[in-house]
Amino acid sequence: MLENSDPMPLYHKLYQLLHQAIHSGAFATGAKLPTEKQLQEETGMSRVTIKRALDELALEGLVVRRRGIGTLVQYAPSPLQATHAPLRGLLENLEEMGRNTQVKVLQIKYQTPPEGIAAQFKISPEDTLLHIIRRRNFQNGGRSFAYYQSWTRIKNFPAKVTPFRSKPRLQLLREAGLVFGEIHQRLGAQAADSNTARELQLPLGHPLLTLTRSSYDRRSVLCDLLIAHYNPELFEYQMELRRE
Amino acid sequence: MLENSDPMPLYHKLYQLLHQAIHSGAFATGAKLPTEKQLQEETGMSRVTIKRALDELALEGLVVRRRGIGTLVQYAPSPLQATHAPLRGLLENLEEMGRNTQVKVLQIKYQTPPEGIAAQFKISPEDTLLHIIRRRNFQNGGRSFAYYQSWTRIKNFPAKVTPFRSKPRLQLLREAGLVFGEIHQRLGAQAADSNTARELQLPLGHPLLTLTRSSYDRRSVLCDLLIAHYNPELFEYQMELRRE
DNA sequence: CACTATTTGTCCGTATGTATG
DNA sequence: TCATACATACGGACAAATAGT
Repeated sequence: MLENSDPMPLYHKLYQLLHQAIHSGAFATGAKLPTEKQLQEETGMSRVTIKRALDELALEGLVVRRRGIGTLVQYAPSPLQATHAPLRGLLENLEEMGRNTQVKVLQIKYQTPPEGIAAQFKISPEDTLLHIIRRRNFQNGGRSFAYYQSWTRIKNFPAKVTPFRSKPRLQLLREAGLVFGEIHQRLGAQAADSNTARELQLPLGHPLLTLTRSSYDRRSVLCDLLIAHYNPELFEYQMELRRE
Repeated sequence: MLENSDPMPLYHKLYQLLHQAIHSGAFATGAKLPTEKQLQEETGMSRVTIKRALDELALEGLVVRRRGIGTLVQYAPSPLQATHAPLRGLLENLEEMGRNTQVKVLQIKYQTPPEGIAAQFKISPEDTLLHIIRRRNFQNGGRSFAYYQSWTRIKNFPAKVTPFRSKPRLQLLREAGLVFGEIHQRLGAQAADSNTARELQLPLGHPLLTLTRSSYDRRSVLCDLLIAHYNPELFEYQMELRRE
């Protein structure tokens, strides 16, 4: 019944179980939860543990506990917290983003990429690529919400920070002679590693929205790879679809 | 740094983080994980805690630990071929996905939506909408990778499961008389809550890719809201961009 | 060959959190 | 409320294996 490979405190397991039961509508609003004694018999846990789980539900406002009465459900079943969309700071497209936000270049130099990257570029392990790391935040020293790493197959690019203050990266690359053909993007989600967590001021393991953009030249040779990590609370991808 | 809403042991949190990183291919087979000391500095945890997380990975066979050497990834990079859905183009293309996958309808009935949903539809709190919950998995009883919830403003829709076996949801809605104009999509990331975690067989708090699609009729009135949660290890959104 | 730096393995003591009766 | 037992997390110390000088 409560088999869970994850090590988790007993009281929290029970809390989750009841939390889910209430949300799924198993207990209607106003209904009475099993008493501490009943739960004790059903689960085999001690009464203190049961009490702690019920107290956490009460603290959250999901139930109300009254001595001599029992534990009553106080909550109208809602299927999910999917309403968690405050619609703040949503940015319609990448170009407009530049107006309200600014980019800081953290690093720019030629480096030998990690194995997986080198494989995608089909280069030998000792070859170098232009490696740029950037971070985007809201203007006026606002919070950071994006962390970019890019690898580019380009020769003799001046590894200086200054030009990035005025022009976007892709534009600089085009001015340096790169010509793009197909561009392929993938959107996914990942847990924040320690590096990204630090840069985006998030706890370790926090969900991130990730974008991987592969840009090819006219002969379908990969020449630019961008890996972006976004704080999903401050940024989401938005698009309009129209029937034709 | 590690805010804990869920009481989960630190060592297990780190274990999960590394587990996911290895599975996602962030560390190639044979690659060296950060040393205990490096992880100690990056995460701020004590060495014993770090060690326990690494030991669990070793016990599982994902890594091999050698004193004087370090911790080496032993895992053959998974046959990860995430399914993908095209972003641009007609919605119908999205249904091509249906060839390798199948949908199970978990619930279909008229319900009063939670407050946040009702607000988006601009209906009064006691009005009902058609509420459908579905789950998509790979064929032949394969793993589930998507969990859908939808709210639809439509009258007298037969709340039966059977038609969904042969036709996609949007097509059924159109056949029932709905006409769509603008459609708005947002892609983000969220941590798995207990409900979604169970449905997708993922640990609590696992990063999920989320899609919210708002469909409006010809008069720009919201008539359908779809909230989708994806396992990012099995599914990602993909799009092609072309210079014009 | 020794010497050193690195890295993991093992052990100690202590403090706090969890769970029982 | 209390006493007890166990798990978690910390910091420190030392030993053993490895690689490079």
